[in-house]
Amino acid sequence: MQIVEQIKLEVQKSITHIYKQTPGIELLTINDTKPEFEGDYTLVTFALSKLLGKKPDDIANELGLDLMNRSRLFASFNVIKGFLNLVLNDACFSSYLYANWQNKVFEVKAAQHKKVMVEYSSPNTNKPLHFGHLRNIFLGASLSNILRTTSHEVIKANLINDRGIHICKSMVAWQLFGNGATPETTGTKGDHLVGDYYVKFNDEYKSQMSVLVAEGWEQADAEKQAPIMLAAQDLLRKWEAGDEETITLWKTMNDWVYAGFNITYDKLGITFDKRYYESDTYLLGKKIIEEGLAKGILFQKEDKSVWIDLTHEGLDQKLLLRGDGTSVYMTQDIGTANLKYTEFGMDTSVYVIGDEQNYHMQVLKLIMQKLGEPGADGIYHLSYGMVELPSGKMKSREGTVVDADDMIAEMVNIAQKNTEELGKVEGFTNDELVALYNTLGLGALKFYLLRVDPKKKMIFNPQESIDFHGFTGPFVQYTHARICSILRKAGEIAADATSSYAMTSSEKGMLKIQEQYAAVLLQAAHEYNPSLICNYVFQLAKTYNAFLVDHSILKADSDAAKTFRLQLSTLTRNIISHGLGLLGVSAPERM
RNA sequence: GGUCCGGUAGCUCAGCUGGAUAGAGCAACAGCCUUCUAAGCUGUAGGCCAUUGGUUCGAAUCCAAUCCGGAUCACCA
Repeated sequence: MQIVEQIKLEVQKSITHIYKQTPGIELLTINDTKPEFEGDYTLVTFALSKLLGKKPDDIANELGLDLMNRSRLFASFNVIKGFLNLVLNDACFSSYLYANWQNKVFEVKAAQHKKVMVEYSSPNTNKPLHFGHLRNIFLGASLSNILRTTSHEVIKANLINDRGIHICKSMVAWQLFGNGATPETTGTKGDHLVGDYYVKFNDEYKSQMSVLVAEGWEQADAEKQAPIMLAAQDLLRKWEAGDEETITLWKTMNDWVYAGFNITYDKLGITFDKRYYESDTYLLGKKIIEEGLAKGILFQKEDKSVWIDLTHEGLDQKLLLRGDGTSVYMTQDIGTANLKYTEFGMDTSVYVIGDEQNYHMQVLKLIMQKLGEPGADGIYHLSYGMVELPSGKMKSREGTVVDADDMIAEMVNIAQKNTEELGKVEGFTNDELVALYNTLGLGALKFYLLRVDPKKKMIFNPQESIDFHGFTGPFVQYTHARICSILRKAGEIAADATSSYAMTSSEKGMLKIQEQYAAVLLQAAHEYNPSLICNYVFQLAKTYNAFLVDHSILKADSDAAKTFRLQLSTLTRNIISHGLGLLGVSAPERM
């Protein structure tokens, strides 16, 4: 059990003992003691004052005395203005160290086991992944890790939007301008090749529109009547009709894109357990909607279009099927949600999707509930803010979108440059160097994107992201490498209990933080928030570095001190390695 | 206009289920490598927690209003 939980139980017992009343555990506030006071944890007694009918100071003093008598957890206490500062026995921490220093797994049991599907990445197949996708991907992957380590069952899912007008645009442009180009003949990564034709489509579309406008057309008509746009729409109709030639081209180009995506996912170390394709689920969505219509949950307008009325929920009417029977975005999502639940029956279905779709996701959940879909209540939108540049939003039209592959390459390059400048990698083989640059570059990138609370939009500052100092992945990785270096030199570590050793205050401080790791994991899992892991692991590394400055390990004053510190260092290394692992960041042994 | 989200140091962010004198990192300035990796450590400086009012023993945190910024309200995805 967590130390804080133990303290709460002891306090509860003491209150029962002294005052013959038993307050709920949730009434007890235990904080870290502020550094300017003596103590490890502090009980705030103000909230108890009303319940017990006594002054906070008196409660604190009486509880302090009783706790000292009854519990072996505490060494001493002091009271300042209703705050009961508790000094824990060193034994609490040394026994924690002894029991855990060789741990590498750090699994904790969440209060309730859940089966959770996490859908993330979810790209369109008309262009390569960009920087905004990276935040999504890292969030989903990291959240999945965190849920698994807190003993939940996780299915990692990728929903690929492989059909629709967007891919038809790339297809049209390729037909018109491609001259049969393939990834092989051009030496271009498949997703980039298809993306190039998407750009080409838009260029041609624009120039056709300006020609039409110059001929005297209205802008709105020009937008609708530009020949290349008509061609794209024609292609979409052919696709829906199952035209063989169109389907073949569609499959070919999508396969190029998947090959390209897979290269990027591999570089990032990203995997999925299950892939869904919207081309497989939109028909199912239609079927569910027709059933909903038959049951009278949905209604039809004169033009045969199908709607749901959400005005009682404070929202609008929402279109689910066009008058011509073709599906919209929501149609597909309903089908996919149904299929997911049919296949896996999960308790919770997490959608990692940007906050511009908050409304859409709210509506999706409501519709599923109204339709009586069994998985509806488990739908959870993990909404994250957009990634912006210091100059503002990334806009594809203005060419300010940062490509994911470029970004990865850039970070790895910077890692190489920094490493070479520091000149610390003598004896590394070429392969080891390449691996190290990848570890550091990707570590910096992932950490940078995960360290901010997901729901907040964040600013990606290229200057700052290349800085490997301070609150960054490489800082934490560096601490890990330093510890590994010490442990290599130390050789085998005695497995003795070191309870006789009198730890220093910074050693105790280290153990206090380490003991909180399990609580951080549970909180991160509960809040679906990997940034808590970033903050924690950074704080741990920082505290260790400070500890290292004035504590000699290999040349410690006594064998007991040396063993204690080696065990402490091992535990630190293991937590860092584990915590970074949850972020998808690997921890190098040398750097 | 309706709904939702945000506003904390020059910059990027923690803290938000109410608790002690609001914390980090970067940037700035001043120091620390004959000693386990200086990608490190220490110190200085930097704040009307957007504004106003309310709730109470106590508010950056909760409530209300206002101001500013963003998202969204498509037969787009």
